[in-house]
Amino acid sequence: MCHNTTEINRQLRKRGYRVTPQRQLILDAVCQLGKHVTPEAVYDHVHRIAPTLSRATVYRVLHFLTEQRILTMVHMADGRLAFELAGPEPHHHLVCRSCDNLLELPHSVLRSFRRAMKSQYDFEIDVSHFSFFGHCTDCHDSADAWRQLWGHTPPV
Amino acid sequence: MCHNTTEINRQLRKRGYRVTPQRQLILDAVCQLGKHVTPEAVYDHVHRIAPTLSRATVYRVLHFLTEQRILTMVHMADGRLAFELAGPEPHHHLVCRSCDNLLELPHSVLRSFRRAMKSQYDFEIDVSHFSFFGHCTDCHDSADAWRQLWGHTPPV
DNA sequence: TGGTTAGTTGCAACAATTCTCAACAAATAA
DNA sequence: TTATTTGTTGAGAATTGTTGCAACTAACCA
Repeated sequence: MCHNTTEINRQLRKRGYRVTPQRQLILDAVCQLGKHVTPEAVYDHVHRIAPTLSRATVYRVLHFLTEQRILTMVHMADGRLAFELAGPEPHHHLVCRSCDNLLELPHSVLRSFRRAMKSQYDFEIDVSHFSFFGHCTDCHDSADAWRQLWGHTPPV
Repeated sequence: MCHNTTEINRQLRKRGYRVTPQRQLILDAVCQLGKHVTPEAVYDHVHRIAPTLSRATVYRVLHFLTEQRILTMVHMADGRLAFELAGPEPHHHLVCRSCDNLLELPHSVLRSFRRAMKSQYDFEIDVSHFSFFGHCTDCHDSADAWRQLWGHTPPV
Protein backbone atom coordinates (compact mmCIF):
# COMPACT_ATOMS: atom_id res chain seq x y z
CA MET A 1 0.00 0.00 0.00
CA CYS A 2 1.23 3.38 -1.10
CA HIS A 3 2.02 5.91 1.64
CA ASN A 4 0.13 8.83 0.11
CA THR A 5 -2.68 6.99 -1.63
CA THR A 6 -5.39 9.17 -0.12
CA GLU A 7 -3.78 12.34 -1.43
CA ILE A 8 -3.32 10.81 -4.90
CA ASN A 9 -6.96 9.69 -4.96
CA ARG A 10 -8.13 13.13 -3.88
CA GLN A 11 -6.12 14.71 -6.70
CA LEU A 12 -7.46 12.33 -9.33
CA ARG A 13 -11.03 13.06 -8.31
CA LYS A 14 -10.28 16.76 -8.27
CA ARG A 15 -9.05 16.48 -11.85
CA GLY A 16 -12.29 14.81 -12.89
CA TYR A 17 -11.10 11.20 -12.99
CA ARG A 18 -12.38 8.22 -11.07
CA VAL A 19 -10.69 6.17 -8.43
CA THR A 20 -11.58 2.63 -9.39
CA PRO A 21 -10.61 -0.60 -7.63
CA GLN A 22 -8.56 -1.50 -10.71
CA ARG A 23 -6.54 1.71 -10.53
CA GLN A 24 -5.92 1.25 -6.82
CA LEU A 25 -4.81 -2.34 -7.29
CA ILE A 26 -2.43 -1.41 -10.08
CA LEU A 27 -0.95 1.53 -8.20
CA ASP A 28 -0.46 -0.61 -5.11
CA ALA A 29 1.19 -3.29 -7.22
CA VAL A 30 3.73 -0.82 -8.59
CA CYS A 31 4.48 0.39 -5.05
CA GLN A 32 4.92 -3.12 -3.72
CA LEU A 33 6.96 -4.43 -6.63
CA GLY A 34 9.50 -1.64 -6.26
CA LYS A 35 11.70 -0.07 -8.93
CA HIS A 36 11.38 -0.61 -12.67
CA VAL A 37 8.23 -2.64 -12.65
CA THR A 38 7.27 -4.09 -16.01
CA PRO A 39 3.66 -4.13 -17.21
CA GLU A 40 3.81 -7.89 -17.26
CA ALA A 41 4.88 -8.06 -13.61
CA VAL A 42 2.01 -5.77 -12.67
CA TYR A 43 -0.41 -7.96 -14.61
CA ASP A 44 0.80 -11.14 -12.94
CA HIS A 45 0.44 -9.50 -9.54
CA VAL A 46 -3.03 -7.99 -9.90
CA HIS A 47 -4.39 -10.87 -11.93
CA ARG A 48 -3.91 -13.15 -8.96
CA ILE A 49 -6.04 -10.83 -6.81
CA ALA A 50 -8.57 -9.86 -9.48
CA PRO A 51 -8.66 -12.50 -12.21
CA THR A 52 -11.00 -10.56 -14.49
CA LEU A 53 -8.73 -7.52 -14.58
CA SER A 54 -7.47 -7.50 -18.12
CA ARG A 55 -4.09 -6.85 -19.66
CA ALA A 56 -5.55 -3.93 -21.59
CA THR A 57 -6.56 -2.26 -18.34
CA VAL A 58 -3.07 -2.68 -16.90
CA TYR A 59 -1.50 -0.96 -19.87
CA ARG A 60 -4.14 1.76 -20.00
CA VAL A 61 -3.87 2.50 -16.27
CA LEU A 62 -0.07 2.54 -16.29
CA HIS A 63 -0.07 5.09 -19.09
CA PHE A 64 -2.83 7.05 -17.44
CA LEU A 65 -1.01 7.24 -14.11
CA THR A 66 2.13 8.31 -15.96
CA GLU A 67 0.23 11.09 -17.72
CA GLN A 68 -1.00 12.18 -14.30
CA ARG A 69 2.60 12.22 -13.05
CA ILE A 70 1.90 9.64 -10.37
CA LEU A 71 4.17 7.14 -12.06
CA THR A 72 7.18 7.64 -14.27
CA MET A 73 8.09 5.68 -17.36
CA VAL A 74 11.56 4.17 -17.46
CA HIS A 75 13.25 3.10 -20.68
CA MET A 76 15.21 -0.06 -20.07
CA ALA A 77 18.39 -1.00 -21.91
CA ASP A 78 16.59 -3.40 -24.24
CA GLY A 79 14.14 -0.71 -25.29
CA ARG A 80 11.27 -1.98 -23.16
CA LEU A 81 9.36 0.14 -20.74
CA ALA A 82 9.05 -0.10 -16.99
CA PHE A 83 7.31 2.07 -14.43
CA GLU A 84 7.91 3.33 -10.94
CA LEU A 85 6.30 5.62 -8.40
CA ALA A 86 7.18 9.27 -8.98
CA GLY A 87 8.17 11.10 -5.86
CA PRO A 88 8.21 14.86 -5.38
CA GLU A 89 11.98 14.81 -5.81
CA PRO A 90 12.95 13.07 -9.09
CA HIS A 91 15.91 10.79 -9.38
CA HIS A 92 17.69 9.26 -12.35
CA HIS A 93 19.62 6.17 -13.29
CA LEU A 94 22.88 5.16 -14.83
CA VAL A 95 22.22 1.80 -16.46
CA CYS A 96 25.12 -0.42 -17.45
CA ARG A 97 24.49 -2.12 -20.78
CA SER A 98 26.86 -4.94 -19.92
CA CYS A 99 25.89 -5.97 -16.40
CA ASP A 100 22.43 -4.33 -16.19
CA ASN A 101 23.35 -2.72 -12.89
CA LEU A 102 21.64 0.47 -11.79
CA LEU A 103 23.24 3.48 -10.17
CA GLU A 104 20.94 6.13 -8.72
CA LEU A 105 21.61 9.77 -9.46
CA PRO A 106 20.26 12.71 -7.48
CA HIS A 107 18.29 15.17 -9.54
CA SER A 108 20.80 17.90 -8.87
CA VAL A 109 23.34 16.52 -11.34
CA LEU A 110 21.07 17.57 -14.20
CA ARG A 111 20.36 21.11 -13.09
CA SER A 112 22.86 22.90 -15.29
CA PHE A 113 22.08 20.76 -18.30
CA ARG A 114 18.36 21.45 -18.01
CA ARG A 115 19.02 25.16 -17.63
CA ALA A 116 21.13 25.14 -20.79
CA MET A 117 18.43 23.38 -22.83
CA LYS A 118 15.87 25.85 -21.57
CA SER A 119 17.90 28.92 -22.47
CA GLN A 120 19.43 27.65 -25.73
CA TYR A 121 16.48 25.72 -27.19
CA ASP A 122 13.50 26.93 -25.13
CA PHE A 123 12.84 23.26 -24.41
CA GLU A 124 11.71 22.17 -20.99
CA ILE A 125 13.15 18.75 -20.28
CA ASP A 126 10.84 16.44 -18.40
CA VAL A 127 11.90 16.36 -14.78
CA SER A 128 10.42 13.02 -13.84
CA HIS A 129 13.08 10.50 -14.81
CA PHE A 130 16.04 9.72 -17.03
CA SER A 131 17.97 6.58 -17.73
CA PHE A 132 21.47 7.03 -19.05
CA PHE A 133 22.94 3.97 -20.68
CA GLY A 134 26.58 3.17 -20.80
CA HIS A 135 29.16 1.12 -19.02
CA CYS A 136 30.12 1.05 -15.38
CA THR A 137 33.58 0.72 -13.90
CA ASP A 138 33.71 -3.02 -14.36
CA CYS A 139 32.44 -3.06 -17.92
CA HIS A 140 34.37 -0.38 -19.79
CA ASP A 141 34.41 -1.71 -23.29
CA SER A 142 32.34 0.72 -25.27
CA ALA A 143 35.28 2.81 -26.43
CA ASP A 144 37.05 -0.18 -27.92
CA ALA A 145 34.29 -1.22 -30.30
CA TRP A 146 33.93 2.37 -31.38
CA ARG A 147 37.62 2.76 -32.06
CA GLN A 148 37.70 -0.40 -34.11
CA LEU A 149 34.90 0.78 -36.34
CA TRP A 150 35.70 4.44 -36.82
CA GLY A 151 39.43 4.45 -36.37
CA HIS A 152 39.56 7.16 -33.72
CA THR A 153 38.55 7.60 -30.11
CA PRO A 154 34.95 8.44 -29.36
CA PRO A 155 34.22 12.13 -28.90
CA VAL A 156 34.02 13.33 -25.31
CA MET B 1 24.02 2.02 -50.41
CA CYS B 2 26.03 2.98 -47.40
CA HIS B 3 29.18 5.02 -48.00
CA ASN B 4 31.46 2.92 -45.79
CA THR B 5 29.85 -0.49 -46.21
CA THR B 6 33.12 -2.18 -47.04
CA GLU B 7 34.74 -0.96 -43.84
CA ILE B 8 31.75 -2.06 -41.79
CA ASN B 9 31.77 -5.51 -43.41
CA ARG B 10 35.49 -5.86 -42.80
CA GLN B 11 34.96 -5.00 -39.14
CA LEU B 12 32.13 -7.45 -38.69
CA ARG B 13 34.19 -10.27 -40.16
CA LYS B 14 37.13 -9.24 -38.03
CA ARG B 15 34.90 -9.52 -34.96
CA GLY B 16 33.93 -13.06 -35.92
CA TYR B 17 30.50 -12.38 -37.42
CA ARG B 18 29.25 -13.13 -40.89
CA VAL B 19 28.24 -10.65 -43.55
CA THR B 20 25.08 -12.18 -44.94
CA PRO B 21 22.93 -10.87 -47.79
CA GLN B 22 20.15 -10.25 -45.25
CA ARG B 23 22.38 -8.08 -43.08
CA GLN B 24 23.57 -6.10 -46.08
CA LEU B 25 20.05 -5.55 -47.33
CA ILE B 26 18.83 -4.37 -43.94
CA LEU B 27 21.77 -2.04 -43.41
CA ASP B 28 21.31 -0.54 -46.87
CA ALA B 29 17.61 -0.08 -46.18
CA VAL B 30 18.33 1.91 -43.02
CA CYS B 31 20.80 4.09 -44.93
CA GLN B 32 18.38 4.75 -47.75
CA LEU B 33 15.34 5.36 -45.58
CA GLY B 34 17.15 8.05 -43.59
CA LYS B 35 16.56 9.13 -39.99
CA HIS B 36 14.38 7.33 -37.47
CA VAL B 37 13.61 4.27 -39.49
CA THR B 38 11.07 1.93 -37.91
CA PRO B 39 11.44 -1.86 -38.08
CA GLU B 40 8.24 -1.99 -40.10
CA ALA B 41 9.59 0.43 -42.71
CA VAL B 42 12.74 -1.66 -43.02
CA TYR B 43 10.67 -4.81 -43.43
CA ASP B 44 8.50 -3.27 -46.13
CA HIS B 45 11.58 -2.15 -47.99
CA VAL B 46 13.61 -5.35 -47.89
CA HIS B 47 10.61 -7.60 -48.30
CA ARG B 48 10.05 -6.17 -51.76
CA ILE B 49 13.59 -7.16 -52.74
CA ALA B 50 13.78 -10.45 -50.82
CA PRO B 51 10.27 -11.79 -50.16
CA THR B 52 11.43 -14.65 -47.96
CA LEU B 53 13.32 -12.38 -45.56
CA SER B 54 11.32 -12.63 -42.37
CA ARG B 55 10.22 -10.05 -39.84
CA ALA B 56 12.16 -11.88 -37.13
CA THR B 57 15.35 -11.41 -39.11
CA VAL B 58 14.70 -7.69 -39.45
CA TYR B 59 14.36 -7.31 -35.68
CA ARG B 60 17.33 -9.55 -34.98
CA VAL B 61 19.60 -7.77 -37.42
CA LEU B 62 18.59 -4.30 -36.24
CA HIS B 63 19.44 -5.25 -32.67
CA PHE B 64 22.62 -6.95 -33.77
CA LEU B 65 23.82 -3.92 -35.72
CA THR B 66 22.97 -1.72 -32.75
CA GLU B 67 25.03 -3.91 -30.46
CA GLN B 68 27.87 -3.59 -32.95
CA ARG B 69 27.52 0.21 -32.83
CA ILE B 70 26.75 0.45 -36.51
CA LEU B 71 23.21 1.63 -35.84
CA THR B 72 21.75 3.53 -32.92
CA MET B 73 18.41 2.98 -31.27
CA VAL B 74 16.16 6.02 -30.99
CA HIS B 75 13.33 6.16 -28.48
CA MET B 76 10.33 7.92 -29.95
CA ALA B 77 7.82 9.89 -27.89
CA ASP B 78 5.23 7.11 -28.03
CA GLY B 79 7.71 4.63 -26.59
CA ARG B 80 8.41 2.89 -29.88
CA LEU B 81 11.85 2.36 -31.25
CA ALA B 82 13.45 3.54 -34.43
CA PHE B 83 16.95 3.11 -35.79
CA GLU B 84 19.48 5.17 -37.66
CA LEU B 85 23.02 4.92 -38.92
CA ALA B 86 25.55 5.79 -36.25
CA GLY B 87 28.12 8.25 -37.51
CA PRO B 88 31.48 8.96 -35.97
CA GLU B 89 30.02 12.17 -34.51
CA PRO B 90 26.90 11.41 -32.44
CA HIS B 91 23.91 13.67 -32.18
CA HIS B 92 20.93 13.71 -29.85
CA HIS B 93 17.29 14.64 -29.75
CA LEU B 94 14.88 16.73 -27.75
CA VAL B 95 11.51 15.03 -28.17
CA CYS B 96 8.34 16.91 -27.32
CA ARG B 97 5.81 14.67 -25.62
CA SER B 98 2.93 16.88 -26.69
CA CYS B 99 3.55 17.55 -30.36
CA ASP B 100 6.05 14.75 -31.14
CA ASN B 101 8.45 17.20 -32.71
CA LEU B 102 12.17 16.47 -32.77
CA LEU B 103 14.96 18.95 -32.17
CA GLU B 104 18.50 17.86 -33.00
CA LEU B 105 21.28 18.54 -30.53
CA PRO B 106 24.98 18.57 -31.30
CA HIS B 107 27.01 16.17 -29.21
CA SER B 108 28.93 19.02 -27.64
CA VAL B 109 26.08 20.00 -25.32
CA LEU B 110 26.66 16.81 -23.32
CA ARG B 111 30.40 17.08 -22.89
CA SER B 112 30.47 18.50 -19.39
CA PHE B 113 27.72 16.21 -18.16
CA ARG B 114 29.53 13.12 -19.41
CA ARG B 115 32.78 14.30 -17.82
CA ALA B 116 31.00 14.76 -14.48
CA MET B 117 29.50 11.23 -14.59
CA LYS B 118 32.89 9.81 -15.42
CA SER B 119 34.69 11.55 -12.58
CA GLN B 120 31.94 11.30 -9.93
CA TYR B 121 30.58 7.82 -10.64
CA ASP B 122 33.26 6.24 -12.85
CA PHE B 123 30.48 5.58 -15.32
CA GLU B 124 31.05 6.00 -19.03
CA ILE B 125 27.84 7.22 -20.64
CA ASP B 126 27.12 5.75 -24.04
CA VAL B 127 28.00 8.28 -26.69
CA SER B 128 25.83 6.98 -29.49
CA HIS B 129 22.48 8.60 -28.90
CA PHE B 130 20.12 10.19 -26.38
CA SER B 131 16.52 11.22 -26.53
CA PHE B 132 15.44 13.77 -23.97
CA PHE B 133 11.71 14.01 -23.48
CA GLY B 134 9.90 17.10 -22.42
CA HIS B 135 7.95 19.95 -23.86
CA CYS B 136 8.92 22.44 -26.51
CA THR B 137 8.14 26.14 -26.57
CA ASP B 138 4.60 25.65 -27.80
CA CYS B 139 3.68 22.92 -25.38
CA HIS B 140 4.81 24.04 -21.92
CA ASP B 141 2.35 22.39 -19.60
CA SER B 142 4.34 19.90 -17.62
CA ALA B 143 4.86 22.10 -14.58
CA ASP B 144 1.14 22.57 -13.97
CA ALA B 145 0.20 18.94 -13.44
CA TRP B 146 3.18 18.54 -11.14
CA ARG B 147 2.20 21.51 -9.00
CA GLN B 148 -1.33 20.22 -8.63
CA LEU B 149 -0.17 16.87 -7.35
CA TRP B 150 2.73 17.77 -5.12
CA GLY B 151 1.74 21.26 -4.06
CA HIS B 152 4.98 22.94 -5.05
CA THR B 153 6.86 23.81 -8.21
CA PRO B 154 8.96 21.11 -9.83
CA PRO B 155 12.62 21.19 -8.88
CA VAL B 156 14.91 22.80 -11.43
C1' DT C 1 -31.59 6.84 -1.38
C1' DG C 2 -31.98 6.48 -6.27
C1' DG C 3 -31.26 8.39 -11.10
C1' DT C 4 -28.08 10.37 -14.49
C1' DT C 5 -24.01 10.63 -17.03
C1' DA C 6 -19.47 10.63 -18.43
C1' DG C 7 -15.28 8.11 -17.33
C1' DT C 8 -13.82 3.28 -17.25
C1' DT C 9 -13.55 -1.58 -17.96
C1' DG C 10 -13.62 -6.27 -20.27
C1' DC C 11 -13.59 -8.67 -24.22
C1' DA C 12 -12.09 -9.84 -28.49
C1' DA C 13 -9.61 -8.82 -32.45
C1' DC C 14 -5.50 -6.98 -33.86
C1' DA C 15 -0.65 -5.30 -34.26
C1' DA C 16 4.09 -5.49 -32.85
C1' DT C 17 7.96 -8.02 -31.10
C1' DT C 18 10.44 -12.03 -29.47
C1' DC C 19 11.30 -16.98 -29.09
C1' DT C 20 12.06 -21.82 -30.51
C1' DC C 21 13.96 -24.92 -33.28
C1' DA C 22 15.01 -27.31 -37.44
C1' DA C 23 17.38 -26.40 -41.64
C1' DC C 24 21.08 -24.07 -43.69
C1' DA C 25 25.56 -21.92 -44.94
C1' DA C 26 30.10 -20.11 -44.03
C1' DA C 27 34.49 -21.05 -41.94
C1' DT C 28 37.71 -24.42 -40.35
C1' DA C 29 39.94 -28.74 -39.75
C1' DA C 30 40.98 -33.20 -41.44
C1' DT D 1 37.48 -32.42 -51.15
C1' DT D 2 34.79 -33.90 -47.24
C1' DA D 3 33.51 -33.66 -42.41
C1' DT D 4 32.74 -30.79 -38.48
C1' DT D 5 31.74 -26.86 -36.07
C1' DT D 6 29.39 -22.74 -35.34
C1' DG D 7 26.78 -18.65 -36.70
C1' DT D 8 22.49 -17.41 -39.05
C1' DT D 9 17.94 -17.71 -41.06
C1' DG D 10 12.81 -18.85 -41.85
C1' DA D 11 8.52 -20.30 -40.25
C1' DG D 12 5.37 -20.23 -37.07
C1' DA D 13 4.16 -20.14 -32.19
C1' DA D 14 4.23 -17.43 -28.15
C1' DT D 15 4.44 -13.17 -25.89
C1' DT D 16 3.68 -8.36 -25.37
C1' DG D 17 1.16 -4.19 -26.33
C1' DT D 18 -3.01 -1.59 -28.59
C1' DT D 19 -7.70 -0.44 -30.14
C1' DG D 20 -12.91 -0.33 -30.76
C1' DC D 21 -16.99 -0.92 -28.74
C1' DA D 22 -20.75 -2.44 -25.73
C1' DA D 23 -21.59 -2.84 -20.92
C1' DC D 24 -20.65 -1.08 -16.52
C1' DT D 25 -20.10 1.99 -12.49
C1' DA D 26 -18.12 5.89 -9.60
C1' DA D 27 -19.23 10.50 -8.73
C1' DC D 28 -22.59 13.87 -8.45
C1' DC D 29 -27.04 15.81 -7.53
C1' DA D 30 -32.02 15.90 -6.67
